[in-house]
Amino acid sequence: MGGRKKPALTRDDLIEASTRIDPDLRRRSELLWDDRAQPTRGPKPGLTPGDVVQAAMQIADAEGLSAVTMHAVAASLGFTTMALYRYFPNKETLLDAIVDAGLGHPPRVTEPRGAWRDEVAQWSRAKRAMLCARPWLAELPFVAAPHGPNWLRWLESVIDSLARTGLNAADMGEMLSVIDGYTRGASDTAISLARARARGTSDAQWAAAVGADLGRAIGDPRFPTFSKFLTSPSDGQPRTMDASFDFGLERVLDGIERYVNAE
Amino acid sequence: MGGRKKPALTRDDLIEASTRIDPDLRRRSELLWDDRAQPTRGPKPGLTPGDVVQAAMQIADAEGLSAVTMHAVAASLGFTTMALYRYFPNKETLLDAIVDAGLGHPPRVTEPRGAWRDEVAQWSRAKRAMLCARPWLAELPFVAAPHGPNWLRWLESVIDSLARTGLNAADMGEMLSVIDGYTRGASDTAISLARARARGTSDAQWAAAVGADLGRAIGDPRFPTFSKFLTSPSDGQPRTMDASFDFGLERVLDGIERYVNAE
DNA sequence: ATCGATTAGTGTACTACATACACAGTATGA
DNA sequence: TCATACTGTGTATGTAGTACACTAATCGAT
Repeated sequence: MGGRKKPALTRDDLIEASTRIDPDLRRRSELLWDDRAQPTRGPKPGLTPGDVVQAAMQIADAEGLSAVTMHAVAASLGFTTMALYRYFPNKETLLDAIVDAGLGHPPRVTEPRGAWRDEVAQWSRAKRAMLCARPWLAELPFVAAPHGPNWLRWLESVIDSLARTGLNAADMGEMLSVIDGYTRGASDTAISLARARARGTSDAQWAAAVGADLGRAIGDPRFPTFSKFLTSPSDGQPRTMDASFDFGLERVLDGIERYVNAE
Repeated sequence: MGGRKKPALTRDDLIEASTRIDPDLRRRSELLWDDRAQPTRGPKPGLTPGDVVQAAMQIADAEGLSAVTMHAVAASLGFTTMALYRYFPNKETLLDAIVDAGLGHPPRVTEPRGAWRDEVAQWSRAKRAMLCARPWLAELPFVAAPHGPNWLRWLESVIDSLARTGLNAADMGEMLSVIDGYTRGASDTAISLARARARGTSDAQWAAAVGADLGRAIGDPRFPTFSKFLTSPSDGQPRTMDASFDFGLERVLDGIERYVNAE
């Protein structure tokens, strides 16, 4: 694996690269980072972008993402629909902003610092909890959207823990994607349940709906193994959803740990 | 961990449960499984639900999910918009159907059967490839939608490989969620790139957009560790995206293997 | 063979939404 | 003080999804 060193990435490299991106995307990103020239003339704005974002988030939390219309957001603030367009050029940009706002801050790493493994596990659980608390976040294209400060805060937080493994940067990046991949992917079921709850569906109803489709497998010759899997008697108490996640997380961390120790 | 045995889940249990679910969801599921009473009277239908699904998928593949309007689908078949409502009660139901159709079949497990680890790795790569080939799939709420036959086919396929580990059903379920969670979560970056490609964005443009936001961290006092992480010189060739995924997959499989061997 | 019931596809209309545009009113720098 | 730049509003437009009523086609029963 040895080889010639690549020059370090500099801020200028990236800034330079960013000049070549689609101006529309650039604008979206700037709005997330508050790179706006503050106007001085004219009447005082009655709102701030932050007000709009908060209002939109409240609606998303209370009634789901589909209830977030420009009209609903504006009305909840006591303004007309078009007023919002003074703060965000379009709805997409507003959604970018509520994604980042919705991520919130990762929990502060507790002092004294613990083992990387414990810290990473805590991070993963916190991220999952955050996604379940705001299930509408997962309805928006995460990776595709421009990334704001809160998104980076979460990254900073894991990387800070992963740095304690002593891995080099490239390997740390890989481990990051393992942890984050598992965290996001394995949270989907819980997120779906959270979404159902937010819509007022009972847990039993949700389980029935998922179970009904799974049940189609039973006896169907196309799904012999899965059929057996579903109908095999279970030993003892079934794990709760949270316990399942934690159990899987330990397996993933085992895999990472093995690599860390081998390096 | 020992304990009293729970009675096995039966098909009747699930069917019974399914009678309690929201009739709307029930209908959506039925349409996926072709549980429709075939009418005998009246004129012959000029289309089948399958025709509609194929047409919708072609549009999604060619122009993205947002181009899939009832009008566009109908027009591509030479019918009026409203004709589609004879086959699907609403757009949501049609989307359910194209999700399942889009999943396609998992690759057939090659004979002679190999080690569970190799088979699972192949499955994971295949699933990721499938998601990248149809990046619009990831835009739809996966877990929430009713699950059709293809979704079960993919499950049948991994479970069949996981069964070779000798784990009990409960543990197999956990391992399934680990593998599937990582696969889905860690595919997101590649999916986002695939989506950009489908929209005609060049790889360089996509990288610049992602890089520009990351670059904001450099030098920002809120992100000291991540900053260092980004700017640390890289050893040798950076891994390709695919190689990164495979590398992470091995870590995850290491973790699973450790558990399998310990049981 | 005929007739009434049932169903397929069409045309029209309505609603919800995002958003372009022009205008009225307001604060500030020259 | 006044021109400028900006905020919020009202109106209008285009795009979707979909309800509804109508016409035409097909089949079962008489």
